[in-house]
Amino acid sequence: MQNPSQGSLFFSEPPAPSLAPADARERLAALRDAIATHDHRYYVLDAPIVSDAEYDALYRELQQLEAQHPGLIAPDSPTQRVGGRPLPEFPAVRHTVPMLSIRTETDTEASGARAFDARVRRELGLEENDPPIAYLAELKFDGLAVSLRYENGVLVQGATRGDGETGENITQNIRTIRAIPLRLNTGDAPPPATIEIRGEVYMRRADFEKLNDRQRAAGEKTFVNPRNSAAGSLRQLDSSITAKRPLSFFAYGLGEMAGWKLPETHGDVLDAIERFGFPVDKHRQRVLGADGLIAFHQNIAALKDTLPFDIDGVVYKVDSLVLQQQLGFVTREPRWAVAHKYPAQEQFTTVQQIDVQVGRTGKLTPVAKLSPVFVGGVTVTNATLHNEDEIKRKDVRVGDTVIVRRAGDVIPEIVAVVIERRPEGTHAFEMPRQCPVCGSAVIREEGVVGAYCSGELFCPAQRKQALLHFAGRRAMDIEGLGDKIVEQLVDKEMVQSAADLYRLTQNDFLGLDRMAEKSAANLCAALEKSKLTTLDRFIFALGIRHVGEATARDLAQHFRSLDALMAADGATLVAIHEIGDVMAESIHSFFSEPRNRDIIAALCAAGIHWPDVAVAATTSGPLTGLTFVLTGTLPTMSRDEATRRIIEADGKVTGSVSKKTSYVLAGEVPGSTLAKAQSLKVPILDEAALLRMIEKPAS
DNA sequence: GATCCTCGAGTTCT
DNA sequence: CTCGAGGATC
Repeated sequence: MQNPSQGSLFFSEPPAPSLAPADARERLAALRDAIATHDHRYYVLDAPIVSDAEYDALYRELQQLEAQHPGLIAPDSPTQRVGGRPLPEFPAVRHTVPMLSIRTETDTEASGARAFDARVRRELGLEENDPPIAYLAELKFDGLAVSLRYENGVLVQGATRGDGETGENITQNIRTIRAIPLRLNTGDAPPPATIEIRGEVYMRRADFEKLNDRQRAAGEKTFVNPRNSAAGSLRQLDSSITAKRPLSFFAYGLGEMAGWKLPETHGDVLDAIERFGFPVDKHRQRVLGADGLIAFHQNIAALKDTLPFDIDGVVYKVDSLVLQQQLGFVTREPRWAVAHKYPAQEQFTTVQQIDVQVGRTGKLTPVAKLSPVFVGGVTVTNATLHNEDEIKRKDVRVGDTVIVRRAGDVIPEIVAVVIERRPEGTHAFEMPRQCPVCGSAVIREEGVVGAYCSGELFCPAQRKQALLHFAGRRAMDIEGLGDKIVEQLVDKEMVQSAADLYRLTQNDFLGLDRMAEKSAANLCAALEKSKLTTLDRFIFALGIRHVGEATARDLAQHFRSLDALMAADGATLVAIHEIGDVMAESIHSFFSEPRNRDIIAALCAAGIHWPDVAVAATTSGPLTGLTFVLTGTLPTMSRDEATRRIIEADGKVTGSVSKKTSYVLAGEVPGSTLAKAQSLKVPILDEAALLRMIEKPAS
């Protein structure tokens, strides 16, 4: 395409002060080619070979030269990507070759693929012993279908799909998408007289997040998901707005065409489109028969969440164009292709009610009760709304239709309200003034997000949560004391505080629901067993505000006895590393409260005890000085077990990846942690690698 | 005073 | 897993 002897194809040279028209024409052509090449390398191949500064220099030179010679501005010049006045509306475009819709299967991966393969074979009159059909399997991108028309190699029109027969002319907006070439790269060969490239305009997830951050910062409306964001951006009447939106493109097929020799298979068509300079997704694969389709479907399902963009399924097409023609169409759906969707990660549902829950600290948490909806593989009925501010921000109301998401993570989330579908007569949510459980006043301090019930231990909800925390696995580890039992013990006023638990006998438990001989005996044994604990667990179990597991360990290490901790004043506490004003005050006032001192005394009297606190050995194990973050499910160890092994080897485990993280230990189905680790270039280990490090220290 | 790093607390479903 | 906030650090 380019001739090195002309020079400066990839790098800018200082422009001559003024060029003769003939020289200018040549230089302009060279600049246009160079910029097109760099755009292609950057936006399509993801492998730029010049710095942004060098690119900008080329671009500025082109702008200047065009300003000096306005007569030489070509429609395919990169400077023409942005421009033109806002349109009053989009003109209609008739698709000479209709843009098809593909029939969608939503069955399981096996039955959907087999049914499709069987239909194709039947239509083609194949017998059982005939060889398997070759298919091309592709991703189904979650974006907007468009058709791009090139005449003599130059982009002349871009159109939306519309109803398949007629779409909208969005040429100005299409031109702003840098991944779309303004001129086909056909090498030395003449370009086709006419060719329509079809594909999907979409937005990468990371670009979507960044765009929303920007919109938020500018006080403008944010988008619900990458798809809506791409759709909204493409339908701007003012293309200068579209130009600022980070849109991407994947080509997947052809429309009208003249003056070009069609290859024999769909796969070859895609290869040719790629050579023209379009992005074509790399995951496409030629597979054989139903088994090949199923394998493809499963592979993609596994890596779907790690893709940088959203897909809503996969598409299978008969690879041979001759066979495609034989198969033909039923109404407007081709018989030779089928889309196979994955279960939706987002669904619409309605808010039936907004409950308010009371947590251990008295914090009030609003929770949306939803009409059950199947999303991301489970049926969701609840979704937390976190706090009052969050509800205000999203303006979620009872009766609203909302979008629920259960993406890479597990916990359902209300993404947004569909305002258009809001029924009449709804009213904005208000935090109750009184605790819904105990009726005490609700307090929300200035500048704090949460609202709190002031009832403290008068509030049964807080008492229940405190007991559950006390009995928890990481605290006193009382097996069998779950929420159902605690609920009854508190409601029947058999238990006021943790100390009362140890006064109960097997007979007391027998009166409870779901409690017979065996369970009651087990629970008594569990209570007995829990009496031998450790100081740090005991401190954690008390449920002092701002004192979690880590702080409880620090305190146990530092004071080495409960009496010393209880006697500590504020100044002593603040002197400890990791303890500031807020925590010191919380700890001190907890132990100053006579009722708390009574409970602690009663617990000790009941026989709770712990071995002397060992002085933390300043040993250096194989993992000394290393910090780990865990994500996903490990093949043989539980996460707790892995954490224990790392700590035993003198390593540290934290919850989130930062610059200080030495390694990320990843198992099956890793979450967003893995992506973050990759972006920060933190090395990633699997379980086996970790065990090797513990066995023999890394050199 | 701003920024980074951790910890605490709350949450869903099988 | 995510958010908010406490604590440390520059």
